Amino acid sequence: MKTYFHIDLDAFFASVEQLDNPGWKGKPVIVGGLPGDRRSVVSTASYEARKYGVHSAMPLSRAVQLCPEGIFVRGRYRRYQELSSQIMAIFGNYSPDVTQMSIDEAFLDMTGTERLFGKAEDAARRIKAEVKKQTGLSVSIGVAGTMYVAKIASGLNKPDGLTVVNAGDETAFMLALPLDKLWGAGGKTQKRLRDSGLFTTADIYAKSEPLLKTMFGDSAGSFLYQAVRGNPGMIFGEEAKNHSISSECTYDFDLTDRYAIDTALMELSMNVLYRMHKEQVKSRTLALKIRYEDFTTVSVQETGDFSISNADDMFERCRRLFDKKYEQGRGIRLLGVACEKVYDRDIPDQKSLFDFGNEKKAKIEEAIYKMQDKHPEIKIRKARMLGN
DNA sequence: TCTGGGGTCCTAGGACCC
DNA sequence: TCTGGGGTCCTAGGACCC
Repeated sequence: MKTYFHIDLDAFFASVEQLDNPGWKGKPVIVGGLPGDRRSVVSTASYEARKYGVHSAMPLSRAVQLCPEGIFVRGRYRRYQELSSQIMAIFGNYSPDVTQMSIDEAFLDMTGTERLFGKAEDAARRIKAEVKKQTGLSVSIGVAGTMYVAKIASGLNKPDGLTVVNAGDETAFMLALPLDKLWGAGGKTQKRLRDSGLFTTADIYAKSEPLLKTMFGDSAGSFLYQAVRGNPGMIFGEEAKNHSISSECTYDFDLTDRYAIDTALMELSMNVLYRMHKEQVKSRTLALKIRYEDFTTVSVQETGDFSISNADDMFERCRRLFDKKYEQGRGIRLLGVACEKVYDRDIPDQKSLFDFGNEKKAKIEEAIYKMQDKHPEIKIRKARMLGN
């Protein structure tokens, strides 16, 4: 039997602000934006702010209404990252197998650490005390024989919580759990479950897997079947095979002007390209997202024969996708650019392996791209024409 | 009240190939 | 003339998570 800890930092961003601004302790702190910021949402609310009904993802304007005396801040992500790294390092002292899930949570495989740290509950208390001592922050820990149950358990007694589910009790734990705490079933699925007459985890437990698959599809059906049993097979933190890199921006005021749109596309392209460069990856698939003023969202993507090679190339592809999808005259509240399925920069483009004509063309373009770095006045268009 | 930004995974349909 | 079945890749949209 395995032992997993899931550790969650309590109201992380807001807690860091209270830590660095001692006068804010015990007060409602809301991270996400300043009152008056347009189109912002709450990133994290301190527990004091939550008493007013403020919560993550809520429009900031709503939060201001609910909690006018709240302390509003935009957020200092470098500082949060710094503390996060410090805390993850502490976790590393307790387990050789730490899987960080996000900036504020991680799984620890604690199997076989009893001789070093005593029973799970004692080890959990030690970790909590050490994080508190070293950083002044509190964490909540869930202990269970599966990652899935540990994850849910850590959320039950926040903040500063410790919830232990003993080996063998996973299914009983799940059957006692309110349905809305079922991780992985969000708002839409919750409604579908209710509409199907399933109101508790026990209701789901009573259905066969084939029936659940028929009702909710193969994947969701199988997930629900496993989840209410404590989901022993579920694995978190596996190496993702289809990595993507994206940048998007919601604009304070809707864009309609073509020059402003082009500038925005260029800026997003540069962000993505820079991060691809840092990760030493490339991509053949470019995706564009447009959110109109009425919040309807559309997307287009295109996979080319060659990977995206430079900023101008990327910008050209962006513009082409934009022209293909944009409905003239509609205001744009958000634009997003993404490179999907990125792969290692050193892997040669597949097509060029089989098509020497293309390989040659790619080399010519590559040379021109290099030249262009030195002489920005040479346009990419010319590279295209050369290839033909 | 009016809805962020960064991701992952799933589905369904179409194209194309054997 | 009518037509199977499987596999892979691609696209658009949607659900979900932190």
